Amino acid sequence: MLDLAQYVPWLLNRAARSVADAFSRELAALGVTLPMWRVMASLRRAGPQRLGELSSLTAIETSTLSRLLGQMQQRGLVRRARSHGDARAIAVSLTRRAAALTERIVPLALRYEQAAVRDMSDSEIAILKRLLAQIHENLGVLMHDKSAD
Amino acid sequence: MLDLAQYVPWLLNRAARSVADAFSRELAALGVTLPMWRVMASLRRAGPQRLGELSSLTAIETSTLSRLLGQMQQRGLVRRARSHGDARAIAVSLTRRAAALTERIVPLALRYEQAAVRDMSDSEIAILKRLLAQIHENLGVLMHDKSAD
DNA sequence: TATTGTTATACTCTATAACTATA
DNA sequence: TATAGTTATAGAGTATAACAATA
Repeated sequence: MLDLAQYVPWLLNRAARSVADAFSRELAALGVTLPMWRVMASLRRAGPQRLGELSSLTAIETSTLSRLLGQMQQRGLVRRARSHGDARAIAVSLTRRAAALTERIVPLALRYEQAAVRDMSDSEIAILKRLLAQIHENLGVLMHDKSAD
Repeated sequence: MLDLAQYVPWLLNRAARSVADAFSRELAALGVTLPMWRVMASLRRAGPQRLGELSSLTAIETSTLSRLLGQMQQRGLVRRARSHGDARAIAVSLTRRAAALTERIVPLALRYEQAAVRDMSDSEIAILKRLLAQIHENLGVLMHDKSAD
């Protein structure tokens, strides 16, 4: 009873770290960190975003994200411009250089995903994706509903 | 192509953080951190361990683990004793109080696991466990074989 | 007043390597 | 010389809260 090797939270944590560690090393050679890559992938997919929206998309805290964007701006990866409609908000967008770099990273990222799910059937992969999303939803609800106990 | 919402590494990371964050809050009320809980669960399961072995079991770096054990020792959760056979090694064991505390946490941990996999069938849960272990193996090999590229 | 984003502080985990004490 | 564990240092992420500018 309660063998870590059969305990879902532990298996989840270990698998996530294996993937993140492996891909981080690859990204380091390109001068990009994993959180930076998440920002780049999100902006590539969704287009220019406000900091708050980007925080939701990447699940990075706004204070962490603000400083991260500062670093990325220094490296010429993102632009921060005042929003037209709301002068409090900023519009974060990829520079041309970062967009090109992102296109170079995408195939690497897909290769890492393939390495992670190697030897799994398409239907298993589909199940995996669905269950991982469900876990996030199950616990996300639990976290925001403090009366759950 | 490359939507984070369908990208396995991202789904994995997000699910793992949801579970870890939710359970951390619960543990904080008992004065225990998540890494401490991992140490306690490992020692509960495997009995007294040397630091190196405990590092493998928990996937916590030895330097991090050494300081973590120092904190746990201060709180009276673990003992560190010289090994009989090898005077370089230490045997880490749970104190009686920590063993009792661990028994109190186990049902909480199982409840969190159940919350995470809520609405999943037994067969789905079995698939999930197998695939998560497989991902760890797939990437673990990749990480230790630097010629993989 | 509430909201958007920034900054400050303090804490934890990590990587790396120097260090000690044994073997 | 190699190994087990400890300690030091620097870097990155997080939480929390205070803060400025705008709504």
